[in-house]
Amino acid sequence: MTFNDNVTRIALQSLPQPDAIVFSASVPELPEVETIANGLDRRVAGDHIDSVWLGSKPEPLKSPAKEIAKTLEGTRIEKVRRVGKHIVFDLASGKQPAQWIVHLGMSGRLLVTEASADIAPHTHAIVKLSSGREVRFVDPRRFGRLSVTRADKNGKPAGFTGPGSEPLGIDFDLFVSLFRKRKTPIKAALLNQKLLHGVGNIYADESLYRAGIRPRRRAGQLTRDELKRLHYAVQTVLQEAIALGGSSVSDYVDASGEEGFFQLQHRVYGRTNAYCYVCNTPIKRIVVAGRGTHYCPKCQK
DNA sequence: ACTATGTCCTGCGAGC
DNA sequence: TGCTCGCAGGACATAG
Repeated sequence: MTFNDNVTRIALQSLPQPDAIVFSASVPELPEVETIANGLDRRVAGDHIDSVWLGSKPEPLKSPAKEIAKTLEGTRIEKVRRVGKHIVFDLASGKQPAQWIVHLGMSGRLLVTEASADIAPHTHAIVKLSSGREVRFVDPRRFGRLSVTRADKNGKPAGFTGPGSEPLGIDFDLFVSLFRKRKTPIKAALLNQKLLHGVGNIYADESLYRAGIRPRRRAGQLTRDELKRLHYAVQTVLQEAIALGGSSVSDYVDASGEEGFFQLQHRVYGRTNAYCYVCNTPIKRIVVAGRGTHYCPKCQK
């Protein structure tokens, strides 16, 4: 069993401590971040931020520590939502509206805990709430990033919109234009957050499988019919995953303490040498854009 | 302007 | 059993 095959299993592990709810996913992509953001919104929207502690490790901080603390402290959390793979906390205060932006990277977790709960290793930020609870950011691998947005010089609120287009709801003409004339493999284009944001390695592979397109095909060479299938596949695969609460590998828990079960629906990702559900051909694993890439050599052209 | 590749970082599993 | 080593990933930097 390779590392990747882990995603085909449901990991049975202990539920979170009663005084802490953990919001995390291994390799969080759009559906996982959506589920996590919704869960956070249900638990902390309306609460106020009293103070912020930031750790000494600089990597997770995209904005200066002072600016993050200053921006968050004294605000009310209006809404927690997803933009691309980012979790956005919309903040209101007497002054300008602001936002706290969290990217979970590979191993980032957000915890909502009682203040008395033990502090986990690799805790990089603690946000103290008026309710007495805390939102904690924990990230062993430190690929996650924290930043803030504030009003610009002209007083216009800086609204975080993400690096690219939202895959859910993008119309077909815009979808087509993203890939026009691109020589890069379609898999690499799907991973490029400046084009579509939110699609990562798992859902890129699953989308291409459903669309019947090989991952190394040049993006700009795809026919209109193939792009039509891909457009449909990307949206349905993401929507199905959201409906199931995302893909869980180890300790992904949503607001109600339930795990995501989309990993049971993976048809190619992590199924190297396993048989294609449609044609029984062994699933191949190659490397595209430096990422493990899984496809069916018979179903995908 | 676009594309390809290397880097970061830790935990896990394979293999000796 | 216990160790070392290689690999997994998203975003960004850098080079071509």
